[in-house]
Amino acid sequence: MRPSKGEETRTAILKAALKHASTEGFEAITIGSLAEKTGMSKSGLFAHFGSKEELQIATLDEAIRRFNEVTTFPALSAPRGLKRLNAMCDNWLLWTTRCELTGCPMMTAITEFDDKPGAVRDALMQHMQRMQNSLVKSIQMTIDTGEFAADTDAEQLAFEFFGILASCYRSRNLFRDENANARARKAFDRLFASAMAPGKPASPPAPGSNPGATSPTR
Amino acid sequence: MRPSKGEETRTAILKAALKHASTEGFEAITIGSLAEKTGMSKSGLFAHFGSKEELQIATLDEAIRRFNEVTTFPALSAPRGLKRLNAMCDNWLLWTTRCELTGCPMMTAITEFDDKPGAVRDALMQHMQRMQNSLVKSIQMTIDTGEFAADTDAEQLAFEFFGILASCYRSRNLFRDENANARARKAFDRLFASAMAPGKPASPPAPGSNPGATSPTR
DNA sequence: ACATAAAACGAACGGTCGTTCTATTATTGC
DNA sequence: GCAATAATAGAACGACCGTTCGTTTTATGT
Repeated sequence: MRPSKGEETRTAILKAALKHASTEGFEAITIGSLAEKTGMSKSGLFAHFGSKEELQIATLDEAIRRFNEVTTFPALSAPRGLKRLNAMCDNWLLWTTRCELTGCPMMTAITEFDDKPGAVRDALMQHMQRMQNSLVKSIQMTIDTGEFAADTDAEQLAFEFFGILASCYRSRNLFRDENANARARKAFDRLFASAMAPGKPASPPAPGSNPGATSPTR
Repeated sequence: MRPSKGEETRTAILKAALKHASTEGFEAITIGSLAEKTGMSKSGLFAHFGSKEELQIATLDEAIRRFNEVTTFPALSAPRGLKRLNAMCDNWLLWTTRCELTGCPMMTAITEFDDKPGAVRDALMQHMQRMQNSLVKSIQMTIDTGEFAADTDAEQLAFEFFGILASCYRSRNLFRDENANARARKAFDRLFASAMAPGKPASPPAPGSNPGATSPTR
């Protein structure tokens, strides 16, 4: 079924909204500026969402959708365990570039709404909890394959995983550090090495050479 | 010399502004709401800064000042090397609480302005660069004392240091995780352990028991 | 092709924004 | 205590905010 006209424009709006949110933040999304950017009238655009809060949530949902599209799903084609985990890392480091975004909308949303009660925060928390859970699951798989030690603290690893990404974004966007991704990759390697089961090869596979690290559908 | 009336109210304004910025962000600071919160008129408050941008920068400066007051300076009373580094960690993890802030204004500023050219971004970048430099210097000292291996990549360590903090704030504020600080402390220990010089004791000192970890002036 | 429904528009609303004036009130140095 | 000066207030500004409403245009199903 071809998407209706309404859905088409809605998608176009969200694309523009996401781009704006990734650099300026979700609170900086204004109906007026977004209408101008999409060549619509304020009221015409507004009708698609009913409120600004709904627009923000829809934009956040779109961010997650796109993220999964270019990061989570492709990584699933790598075999369970360390390889898939490394694919996740590599994809994650590239996802904003692949989606033609400058900043990471999720990181932005977190600092914007982590202490601001409301529907956006609720939606964000659910999304992030889900993301965290799936990451923990991937780590658990790597324990199950015997690559990580049996007593590995998966939650702790996920905690540090996220930190590496946050630091990477800071280096990239604030400091304009060209080596940010390399730094992050090195940090991942060190993190995973510290969890390695004894007797397993500690040397990580060459970055970028993992199956699933690049989107298989393009 | 007693501070003039002007300076007194300016300080009061900045205190309110900082509190607001730490939870709602720097862009969310509005002259009107801030005037109401301090019991002043909009124009009276405005006159202290001349523009909103100047107010934002002043608020950021105040954040750095307070940060150094409760984090950097107290840590200097710990002996150079790993002990001082650990004091920095402990103080950093507590600094928002000590300043009665919920979020970290610096983290907020980074995600808000890392891709938004302007005077605020410039000021922020300078501050963060300075902070990074002093951190790298502390790490270098720990190499010089022989506690960290000679081939330790100080910049890389600083990169990961920041990530741990970022992750900690997320767990604290978004997930309301009571164990966030413990997680962060564990991550610091792991990070430092991986840099330890061979033959040195790998077990870290008990957290919170370092000199300089608590402010000596109160 | 035509009736019906969906989508987009334009104008207007009450509010708040940052900022600019001028006037008034406090504070300061002598 | 009295000028000089700094600090604050008040009113107003144009611009933009999110939102509502009635109308007009456009797409859809038959």
